[in-house]
Amino acid sequence: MTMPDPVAVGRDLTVGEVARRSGVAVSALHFYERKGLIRSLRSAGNQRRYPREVLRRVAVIKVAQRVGIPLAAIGEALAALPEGRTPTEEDWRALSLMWRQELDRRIDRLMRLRDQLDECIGCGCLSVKACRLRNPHDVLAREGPGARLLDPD
Amino acid sequence: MTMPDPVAVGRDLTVGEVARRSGVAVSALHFYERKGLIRSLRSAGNQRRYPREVLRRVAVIKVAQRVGIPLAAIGEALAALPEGRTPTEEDWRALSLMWRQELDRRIDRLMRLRDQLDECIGCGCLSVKACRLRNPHDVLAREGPGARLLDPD
DNA sequence: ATAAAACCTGAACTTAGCTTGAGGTCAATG
DNA sequence: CATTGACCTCAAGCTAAGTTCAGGTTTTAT
Repeated sequence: MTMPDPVAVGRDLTVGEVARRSGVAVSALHFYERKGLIRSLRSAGNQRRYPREVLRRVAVIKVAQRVGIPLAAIGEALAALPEGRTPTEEDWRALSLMWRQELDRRIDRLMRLRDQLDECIGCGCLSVKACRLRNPHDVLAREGPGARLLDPD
Repeated sequence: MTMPDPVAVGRDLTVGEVARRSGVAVSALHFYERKGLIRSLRSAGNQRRYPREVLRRVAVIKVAQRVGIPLAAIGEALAALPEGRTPTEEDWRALSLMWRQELDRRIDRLMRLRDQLDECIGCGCLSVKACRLRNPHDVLAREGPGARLLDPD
């Protein structure tokens, strides 16, 4: 009978190991734990021990961060999973679709801004009257009625 | 002979007036001044008095901020103008082109990220091997040679 | 058995871009 | 001429996402 290697198989990870393998600093892992984004078991001597899943969880956190989702929101999304489990493939699909939409919105916003900026570069209108880049509190707002060109975000 | 209305014509503005007309809080104007982005003259009683140009200057600052340029960089760009003058139309063209390029880069980055995310939603690979979203410190980096898929930025 | 490496907690520090508060002065109005 | 409202300075506080430090404990390797 083949015995599984007792050392290499499914051993829990120390915080240093998770740091090395995830590319996240130990201090950041502590921080995530304080914020409730990850959890750890403790060894007899009170050191953190992580099940391997934590790597997946941290990977999800990092992706969401790259998309620009604040940690607090990531935490909420993860906490909303049944029993706070680490995302399954199904969960991941839902989360990433949600974050993808957020990404779309951000791209959209920047592209609209770019268009406005282009108008403005062409016309030099920053100095003049009806610049869509200038905000509603400006001259326009006090110079009588007419189109306001409000552009909330 | 028509005399210009002595009140309404070219009077300098108080900080409150600038705040109302620019949509920027008084405290923020103070802050910009400390950071060297705007300057003020002082009244006999040590209150700030702004030439009207300041509105243009603040408008430029706000646009740059919307593009995502850090205040410090905005300050440098403004300071680089001859004698720290308020941007002329020519200056504005140069500045806005510069910032437009930065905007392009940011949009580009986000779109590449979106593509990667799309791949990853499709394949669910976050959990598996060769996900372009996962960083180089991860599993891949330690599991032998082969494509590294490094993706700096 | 001991030394080095890794780990623990809690508190303070960091950057950006402001806001808020305290304590006091200036300016416009009735 | 007295009362507001606007203004002044300086210091401290805020949020996000961590990092750094001090002082002490645990694990691992020799």
